Amino acid sequence: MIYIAGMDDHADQIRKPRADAVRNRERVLEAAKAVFNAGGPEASLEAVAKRAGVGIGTLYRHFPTREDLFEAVYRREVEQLGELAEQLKNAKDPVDALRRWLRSNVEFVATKKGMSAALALTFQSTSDLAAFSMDRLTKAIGSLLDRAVAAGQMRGDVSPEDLLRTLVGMCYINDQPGWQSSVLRMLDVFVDGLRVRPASKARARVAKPAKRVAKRQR
Amino acid sequence: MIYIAGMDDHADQIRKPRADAVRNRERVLEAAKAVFNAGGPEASLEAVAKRAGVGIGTLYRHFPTREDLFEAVYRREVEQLGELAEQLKNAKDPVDALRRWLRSNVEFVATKKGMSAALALTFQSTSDLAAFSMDRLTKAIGSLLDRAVAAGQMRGDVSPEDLLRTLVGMCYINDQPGWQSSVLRMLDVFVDGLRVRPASKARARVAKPAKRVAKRQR
DNA sequence: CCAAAATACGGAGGCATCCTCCGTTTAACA
DNA sequence: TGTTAAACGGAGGATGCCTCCGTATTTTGG
Repeated sequence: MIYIAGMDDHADQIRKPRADAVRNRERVLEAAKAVFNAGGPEASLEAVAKRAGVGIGTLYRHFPTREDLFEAVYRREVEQLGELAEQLKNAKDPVDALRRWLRSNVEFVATKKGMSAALALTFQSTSDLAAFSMDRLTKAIGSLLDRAVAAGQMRGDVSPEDLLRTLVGMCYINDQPGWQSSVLRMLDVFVDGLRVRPASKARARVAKPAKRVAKRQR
Repeated sequence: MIYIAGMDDHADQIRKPRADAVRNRERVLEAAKAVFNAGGPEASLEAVAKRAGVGIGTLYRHFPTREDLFEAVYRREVEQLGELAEQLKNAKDPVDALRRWLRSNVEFVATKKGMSAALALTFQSTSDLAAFSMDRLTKAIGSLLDRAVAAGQMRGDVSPEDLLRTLVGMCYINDQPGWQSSVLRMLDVFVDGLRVRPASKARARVAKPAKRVAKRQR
């Protein structure tokens, strides 16, 4: 056996991952998202592989169990929501930025009709996924909230956790037909409620959302 | 063709259901409850049949789809909760009766670890099951609530729907370790809050639950 | 109590999906 | 460009789903 300079840090020196592996992994995730949304969590994994244009073996190498696949899809989406928050941080109006992010969340839930059941399955078995996503989303929401508070446009006595819980709770009842627009309205009201109003001019604007709430009753 | 007296109500005169059919149906439901609780909603139906001591064909005759089976199991449980309310109606203390029923509900959720994912699946596809169970449980809770209100022991400005929603919301977050005892505590506090206190002597008793809440914080 | 009819039973078998295994292919590195 | 580690694909055994039908059991009318 011959020693070569720098050989002892071979543990760090890992091979660059193969390009096709990276590409295929991504393809499978994309396909899985589509297939599960359409066919629910029981959809055939072979269908996912087919749609991704890879062999079934490839799918299983990347995601040994069905739940691994669910989890990866979901993590990716949560990550995207986190990135969206990063972008929105640079927006002009901090309150509007927060509002946009919250709305994106509702859309997120809405487009995941099929996935939601899958998530119910996964959350239950691996609860660190729940921890991860709560953490990530709390941070996302926190960064937006902080900015609005720092700008003096929003009250400071609401925690990111409270906000997230409110959001999740609102989205939880998503079986009625018009739930989505209802939640969006309630969110608007809620955000308006969080607002710090600059003296008199704002007084008149308070009535509007309140009226919308009344209208919504049944 | 000859007419015989009473022949025109032949539609009502249905054969008595066969004894073995009734028995087997019950056996399958019991087995399904156990198997799904243990193995989650993906558990093998053949395992259910085996445990019930019937052939797979028998299982499928009674419950053509997996969801039919879920639904039947769940309906049966809801029905049992309803019956429990009937019994509790005759209890001495109406407030205590309501409290007991609420507590049973928490237990119900707690023992349905595996089933809950199955229900998430089923609720999503057949939402009349949701309607049925909400209706049944609202009635159950309403009958207990009314009695307590009529006895002058509880405030009358809380609807059965509100109460049910509170209960469901409390039980929704059931992934943390100590959730069950936490919910039970919160229920106690809540019930105490609903109470109409008889004048002075009660004043002292109000502090107790409030302290328990503070203690609970994290 | 019996015979006929209705009903239910069980499980064999066809089919779909799961998941592993391994010979072949491809990309990284030197 | 050759070597080699890593990834690919899909055949195939195992398992579970669900239908179908010959057999067994129960009910009912006499």
